[in-house]
Amino acid sequence: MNPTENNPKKIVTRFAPSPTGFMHVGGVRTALYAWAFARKNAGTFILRIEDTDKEREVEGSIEQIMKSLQWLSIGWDEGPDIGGPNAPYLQSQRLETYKKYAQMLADKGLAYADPYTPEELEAFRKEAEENKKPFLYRNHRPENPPVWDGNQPLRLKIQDAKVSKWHDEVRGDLEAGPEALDDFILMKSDGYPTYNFAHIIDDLYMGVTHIFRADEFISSTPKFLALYEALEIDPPKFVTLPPIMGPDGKKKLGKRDGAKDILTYKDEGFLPDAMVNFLAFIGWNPGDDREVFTPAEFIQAFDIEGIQKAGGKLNEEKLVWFNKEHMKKLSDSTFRAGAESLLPAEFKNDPAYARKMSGILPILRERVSVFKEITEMVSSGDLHYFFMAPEYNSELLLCAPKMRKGREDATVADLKPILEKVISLIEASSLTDTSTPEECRSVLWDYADSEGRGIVLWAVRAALTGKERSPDPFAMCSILGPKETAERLRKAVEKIG
RNA sequence: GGCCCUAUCGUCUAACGGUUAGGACACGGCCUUUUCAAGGCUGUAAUCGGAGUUCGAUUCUCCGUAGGGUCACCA
Repeated sequence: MNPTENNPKKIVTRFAPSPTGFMHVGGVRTALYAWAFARKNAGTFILRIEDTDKEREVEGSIEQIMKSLQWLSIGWDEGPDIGGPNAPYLQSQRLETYKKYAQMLADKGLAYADPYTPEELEAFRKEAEENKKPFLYRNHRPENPPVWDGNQPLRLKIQDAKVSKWHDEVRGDLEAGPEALDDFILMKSDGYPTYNFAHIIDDLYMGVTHIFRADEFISSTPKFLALYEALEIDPPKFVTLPPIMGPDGKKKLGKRDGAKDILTYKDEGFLPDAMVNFLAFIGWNPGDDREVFTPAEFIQAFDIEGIQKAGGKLNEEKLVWFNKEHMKKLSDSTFRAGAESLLPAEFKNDPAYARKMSGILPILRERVSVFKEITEMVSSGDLHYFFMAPEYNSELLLCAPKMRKGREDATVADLKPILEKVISLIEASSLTDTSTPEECRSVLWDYADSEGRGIVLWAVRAALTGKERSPDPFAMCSILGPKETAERLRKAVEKIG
């Protein structure tokens, strides 16, 4: 565990969430960029769990975080489940290391024990607030702090409260006034390190070269810098990502403001590749007009230069569009498997189920942007007509007047001979169960043309589907086959009476 | 309140001093057409405001304004 053993040239990034619940879009995006950057540069991507706050820890979070990442195929090279050269990857198991460094800083006089009670601290804070001044602990720094025994908080002693300057790979040169610097806590009185301390020690040990982080960390960077200085180490590169705002654009996306668990998108049937593509584009773009990327293409195109500074809103409509684009890339068998898993069992009772599905699938591919929509179609009855004779009112058989062209006075009763003629055409034809929509079309076309396409074709379609909106009659005829088609038309004739 | 970040169509963005300010989503129209869907074509729509610098500012500087972040023994 000697930090100097790490090869300084190899790119190492990490994603270091705290196990406080599910992951939302913001966290996953951070992970995605860090991962993509490591992959692009043949580097290492580490998953590290920052579980130093026992209070806020939520049972099962770690599993959920890993599951979320796995769904999107964001794979880590080192992590709590698979170990690695710098194990363990759970901060709660690295306490000795933090203690060692804490003691070293205390011994050097660079850190000191905080003797105040929480109440005393609160009083200082209140006082500062009343005077409309920022609260700075260093203004209350004890003159003769007790020897640190691990039971008090240990604070870093800011040697020189100066203007901090640093470089950010995305934001450029940044600086902050001395107010940003204060004696912050390294070790808590419960023996756990703070995030501010632990992540720096770990990044050092794990050889992290680039810290991908959300922009709320900009304001604490001066503190990190002071610690790097006290530790006499060079800071890694900071890659600060723009914030993601909620759909209302009012606030940074966060769990308390109703951000969704990333896995709910999975449940809704979004494709992982689409999600990755969508996430990639919140705050990054390749600099040209390309938008649809596979994960591999994204890694290839990704670079820090393309990362935005300004925040962006979460736009789920665009996610749906991305999903549609990625659905198009799905193989027929993958699409079929996804679609079939959402169909009710009763559809499979149809002896012609398998044959029908091959006709239905292209129709579904044309209409569905997200798999979830198939479930919606099922519940609104937009799929039942493929397998079961529809229920409908005979009025539906007559198309709207504007489609009647010259037969505006037509009534439902006038449809009876028309449908009978269609039935006879079908029965006299050579159509079979495997006839294509085009073949069905050729059987009906001339007659429909002579009688008025609107009036004939609407009636046939309505008789076959029982819906105002549905696939065209030729596709339906092809899927149902001539026998079932004729049966449904006969039912329509009976309905007219 | 202090400190900090950000600012191009409704939304995501391109432009790295000189463009009729481009693309995508969404929205509208047209075409195709038996409905819907899909597809093709197409339209509306933006440089936050004010000073500078410059022959010339979306682009550089400053000042406003607005939005966001942060000021924990949370990360």
